[in-house]
Amino acid sequence: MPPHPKDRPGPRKDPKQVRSTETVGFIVEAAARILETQGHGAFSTNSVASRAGVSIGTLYQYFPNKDAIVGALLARETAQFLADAEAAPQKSNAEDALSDLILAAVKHQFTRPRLARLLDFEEARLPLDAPTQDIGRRVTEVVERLLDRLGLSGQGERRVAARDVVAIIKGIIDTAGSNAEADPSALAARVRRAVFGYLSLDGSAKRDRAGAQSSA
Amino acid sequence: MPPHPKDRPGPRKDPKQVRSTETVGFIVEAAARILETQGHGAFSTNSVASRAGVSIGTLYQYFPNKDAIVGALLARETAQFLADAEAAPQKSNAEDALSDLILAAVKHQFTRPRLARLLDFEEARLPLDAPTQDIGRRVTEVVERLLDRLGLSGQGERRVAARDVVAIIKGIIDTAGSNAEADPSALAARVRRAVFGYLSLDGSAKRDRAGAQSSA
Amino acid sequence: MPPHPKDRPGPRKDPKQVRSTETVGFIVEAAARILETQGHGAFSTNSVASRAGVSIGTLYQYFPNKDAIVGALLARETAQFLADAEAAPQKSNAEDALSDLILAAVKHQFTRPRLARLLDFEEARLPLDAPTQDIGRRVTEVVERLLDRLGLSGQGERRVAARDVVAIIKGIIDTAGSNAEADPSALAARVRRAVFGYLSLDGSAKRDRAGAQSSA
Amino acid sequence: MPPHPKDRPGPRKDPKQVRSTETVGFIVEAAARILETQGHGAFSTNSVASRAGVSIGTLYQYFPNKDAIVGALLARETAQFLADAEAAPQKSNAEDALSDLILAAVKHQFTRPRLARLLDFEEARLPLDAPTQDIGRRVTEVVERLLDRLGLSGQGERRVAARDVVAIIKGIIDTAGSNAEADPSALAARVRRAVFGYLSLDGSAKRDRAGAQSSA
DNA sequence: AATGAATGAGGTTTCATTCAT
DNA sequence: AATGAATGAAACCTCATTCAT
Repeated sequence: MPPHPKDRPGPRKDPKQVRSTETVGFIVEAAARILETQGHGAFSTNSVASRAGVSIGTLYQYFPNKDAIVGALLARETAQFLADAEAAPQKSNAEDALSDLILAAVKHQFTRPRLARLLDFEEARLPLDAPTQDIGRRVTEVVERLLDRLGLSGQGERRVAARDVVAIIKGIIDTAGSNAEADPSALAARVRRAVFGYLSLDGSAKRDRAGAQSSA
Repeated sequence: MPPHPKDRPGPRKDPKQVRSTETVGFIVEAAARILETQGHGAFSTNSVASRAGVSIGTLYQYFPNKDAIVGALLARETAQFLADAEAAPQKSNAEDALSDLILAAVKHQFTRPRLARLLDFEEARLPLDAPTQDIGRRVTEVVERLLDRLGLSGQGERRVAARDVVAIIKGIIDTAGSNAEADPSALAARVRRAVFGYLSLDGSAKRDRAGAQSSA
Repeated sequence: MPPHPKDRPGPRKDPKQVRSTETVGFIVEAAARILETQGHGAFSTNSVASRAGVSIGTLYQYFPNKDAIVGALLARETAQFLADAEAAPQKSNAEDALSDLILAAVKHQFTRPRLARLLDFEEARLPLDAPTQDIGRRVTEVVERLLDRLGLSGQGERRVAARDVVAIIKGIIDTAGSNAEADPSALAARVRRAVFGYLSLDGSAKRDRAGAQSSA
Repeated sequence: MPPHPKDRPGPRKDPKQVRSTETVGFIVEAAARILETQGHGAFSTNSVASRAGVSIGTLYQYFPNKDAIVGALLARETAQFLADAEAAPQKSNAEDALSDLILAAVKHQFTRPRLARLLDFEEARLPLDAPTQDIGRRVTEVVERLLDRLGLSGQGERRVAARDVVAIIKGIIDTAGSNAEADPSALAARVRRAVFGYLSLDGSAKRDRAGAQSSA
């Protein structure tokens, strides 16, 4: 089982030893830190390696190329979000579950706002064929399942709707992040209005009168 | 007082002859074509110049640096959209005007889908130079004025709401674009649902109590 | 008489008309100003042309290349100095004449210190075969004649001594210039000490046995 | 605390392995060779790298920019001269010490005449970054200390005098170098005359009769 | 496993110079 | 005579990646 001879993403070798696992973690976190503190322009393999405290050679032992680091970071961040998102919405009420999902997204964004935003861009730029795209797909699928429970109609419909919902959430959240907003629940309320509106739900499960929209 | 001594963006010299005006146009269009056919990775000043059929030196006579080309392209595309967007919504009914704006956005996206999407990303990444940021601001302002007519309440409210609306529109539209959708009016309908939902309007355009939203 | 088809320096065409002469003057003065205010790094044919208020095309009508502009500037500045230097030292006493020459050099340096210093560097870098080298030679010759009158001995001796004297003067003066000195007569006194010392004159100018030096 | 994060001059990274120390040496020597054989005009980072037998990338691992290479070369050459200059003048007699210093300077110039001369120009033109300026300062300081021992008077006096002495030495020596002189001791004698004359010493420690000047 | 020196394609940008108008 | 648009060689420099140690 030769580990990823020349594939696109993911660690090049399976980190079976503790040290290896740690190293991969250091590298990914270093990537995160550089992205969020210095932005895309400072994100180079050399800067990541040096921030991680490893040599550039070591970095290439674990990642076949630069994109793979972004992929791994994306996977890590998304995994965390998915864990929240899938754990919480085990509510009986589907609308409540959707609300929880939105809340998880907002929470996630508030944790490391700039990182979250930049990763959304990276995801859009990454090579379309890569396994990295699976990551986005998994998020969409979670939403799709939710929409099912909400009684959404047709097949294709559902997928498109899920994509739109994800797009709405990301759109509003990233914009908020780039404007340094500070109130998560106000933000979540706005996202809810858009998403529930899109789905023609009134979201009143939480708020009895839709008129409450102005966050009043 | 030379017009662009050493600023960041925008043309470096005012094209005084017909020929140079054309040249600038060629360059900007070449940039557009490279972005939409080969993507961000192939977008270099050399590739732009050669696609435009001019020498690299000529390119730098008109643009002080690479970002300035993106800025000019962004300006050109946005100007076109703004023209549509400002011309159309002269409807008496504010909701109809908003619908028209959405339609204009969708139409714009369908014209050159990949370009529109990539430019949205570029706008978010660009080193935020004044004139380029103005471009985004102008779009937001158009929406702000519309929201005024819809009876939106507070100062800060309005700006945030406008940003959200723009984010929703871009989010859904770009996602649609990257999935090669083909039906503009269906897309517009979906965007409308999200936007009107966000604003707690029902989008039926006949709704008597539309103003209710701000009354809260 | 085709005017300088492709030679190195000097105006490309004989400015027979008033306007042409003016233009050449503008260009040369623009070159001077750029050198002294922005230094060598900003000295480009384009910047010179634009500072002179002429087009780059016009500049090349009068100068075959960039070095020619430096050459012309060098010639102009040296001519001015030579005029002073040759006019004044018509004193009967050769030592006084030398003192006057030194004073002229210092005065010249104080007029446009930075320019004078930069031109000394340019002179040293310019293509060795060019007529521009004549300029330096003329200065040396003036000094040579003075040394003659001072009774300097052998042929080769004289030329070497003249070169040394010029080097001493330039060396001290340029160093003073780059340290923003303000007192011309103090500077001249220092230069005199070095030059007279070099020539084994005591510089008192009243010395009875001035000739003693060569008597050895 | 990385040693040279983004400063102007000096090596960018500390060569930790033997190989890299060699590499730095190759690069600096290549720079020297290009300067002295082809002059300033041929001195490009590419030509230096290729002459050094390393890739351009390697060059930039050790030098943050072109000027830094000149700086390093300047430092290397000056260090060599300073070693000679500081070692020798441990004579009890200050005048003899000064003579030795002059001799060291002449010897240094005769080793690689063109290089020495061009470096003097570069030193004067370089963007005056701190460490590079220190180099020149150190030379001046050596002279200042000598002047102290010679009983030079006032504070400011001393510094100015030291600058002048250095300027005289460099001036004469560089001129001699550009005229391909061949006799070091004759050259040294001429420099001595100028310097001792400047300082109003008669230099007779070495030559009993000042009249000896005409090298008679 | 780890290191870090080395590579070099390719990116951005400048500027002396030409030439059609 | 003058203009200024256009040229393109060449400069500087970066950074993903390889490989000897």
